[in-house]
Amino acid sequence: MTDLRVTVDIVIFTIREASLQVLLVKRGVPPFEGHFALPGGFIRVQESIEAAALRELYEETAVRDLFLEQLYTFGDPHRDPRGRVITVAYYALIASDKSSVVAGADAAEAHWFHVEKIPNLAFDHNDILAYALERLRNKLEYTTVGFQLLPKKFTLSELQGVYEAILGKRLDKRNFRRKIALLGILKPLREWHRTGRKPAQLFRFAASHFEKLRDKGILFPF
Amino acid sequence: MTDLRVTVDIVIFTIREASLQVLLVKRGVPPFEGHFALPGGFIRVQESIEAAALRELYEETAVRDLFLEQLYTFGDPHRDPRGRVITVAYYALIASDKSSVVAGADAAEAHWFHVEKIPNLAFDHNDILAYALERLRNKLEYTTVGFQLLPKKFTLSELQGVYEAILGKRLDKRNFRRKIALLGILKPLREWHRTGRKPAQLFRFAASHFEKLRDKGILFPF
DNA sequence: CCAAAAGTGTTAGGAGTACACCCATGG
DNA sequence: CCATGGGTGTACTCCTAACACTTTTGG
Repeated sequence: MTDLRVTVDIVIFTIREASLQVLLVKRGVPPFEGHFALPGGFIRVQESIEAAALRELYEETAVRDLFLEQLYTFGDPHRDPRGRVITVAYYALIASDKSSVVAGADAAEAHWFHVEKIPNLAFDHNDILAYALERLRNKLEYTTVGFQLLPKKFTLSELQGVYEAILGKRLDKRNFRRKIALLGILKPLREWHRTGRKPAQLFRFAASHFEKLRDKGILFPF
Repeated sequence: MTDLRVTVDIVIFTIREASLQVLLVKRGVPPFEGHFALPGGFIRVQESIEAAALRELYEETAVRDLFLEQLYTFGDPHRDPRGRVITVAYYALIASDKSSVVAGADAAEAHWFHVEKIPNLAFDHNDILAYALERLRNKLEYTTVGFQLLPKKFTLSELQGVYEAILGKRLDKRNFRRKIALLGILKPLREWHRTGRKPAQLFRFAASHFEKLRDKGILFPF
């Protein structure tokens, strides 16, 4: 009865090089030594599950300001060869301007992987990752989670890039902009991003009071 | 480290008396003795989480054929006064023609409660129930879970009744029927339900191959 | 014959989709 | 001056929502 332990594992997403990437760490000890795995660890007796996730997340990335949501709890009795371990999986979104911090964090070998190029992972972590990706794609369409992957100030093209990277398909620029405008959730700034050719206007997200677009009666079926 | 235990708790929904109801059991032992609570219990070391949920469900309702889905894992360190207990919450849907079986099950005092008339429950069970209800309402709109609450054969008015009971609002009969017809997920039977005045045609659900209506490119925004 | 639920179409408005060109800037 | 990404409008289709009357049966 006491031989049942609980961990948290976290699928950490960010946008890098115009694509969706996930942070994985190389295991230094058995089981699955040398394989990559999701960051995670055991829950302490006195801490909440979310606190455990935030603690692991900070140890691994040195980032505190991020989006974190519980995903699913995986509990196959044979998922960990060491014994019965249930894991509560989370997924996190790190803004693209903060994902570089990660390098200087933990001693463990941590790398960003393109979501389409994930190696064989330890335990059932490939399943967890696949489920997180599915959840993220779904949530993108009816919530505003997408904004969590961008810096505070961003251009409309950057925003569209987030949607394209996650959904894995190209979107029509005019339709995308019309829909965003219709939502009325962006505040245009009097600042321009000048690094391409023609400067692009910067915006910031200004509707944290409703996470669900459904509340506004509008969905995001791109 | 060993003082951390894991339970499952299940929000069991059914349709009775044209409304959405939940099964609650009266606790016979402290803590919260005499309060109602969600059915549930500890996970055994060698069983999967879902197997634990099914076992508790069968003990409580004597029903095996039902819809079961994991909801969320609640792990506030103080949610159980006896110590650290994490609970993996599930919700289940029992077809309306099977919910009467429940009476003859466990020795525990079990009762169906109207979702709008829930008493103060033990632990954080009111929170769990509220979350289950929210999930059910959301899933109703883009999946076919609603059919899980009906007998194999049902009338269109019964189907509409399920949607109305869960969403808590009246729907337009003609628009509802047009949309269902458009989905093409019902097989009309050569049988009629004769107990009101004019007989109503019976249908059965015939599209279990796609749970998500999204896969058909159609949503349920009633 | 009457009460009760079953069944059935049309219209107007709004959102989705497809589609092509000019503009401003840095090099 | 030119390459690059920024920015903009229209037309068609389809789904949504609002809305009322006739039919069938049992009592």
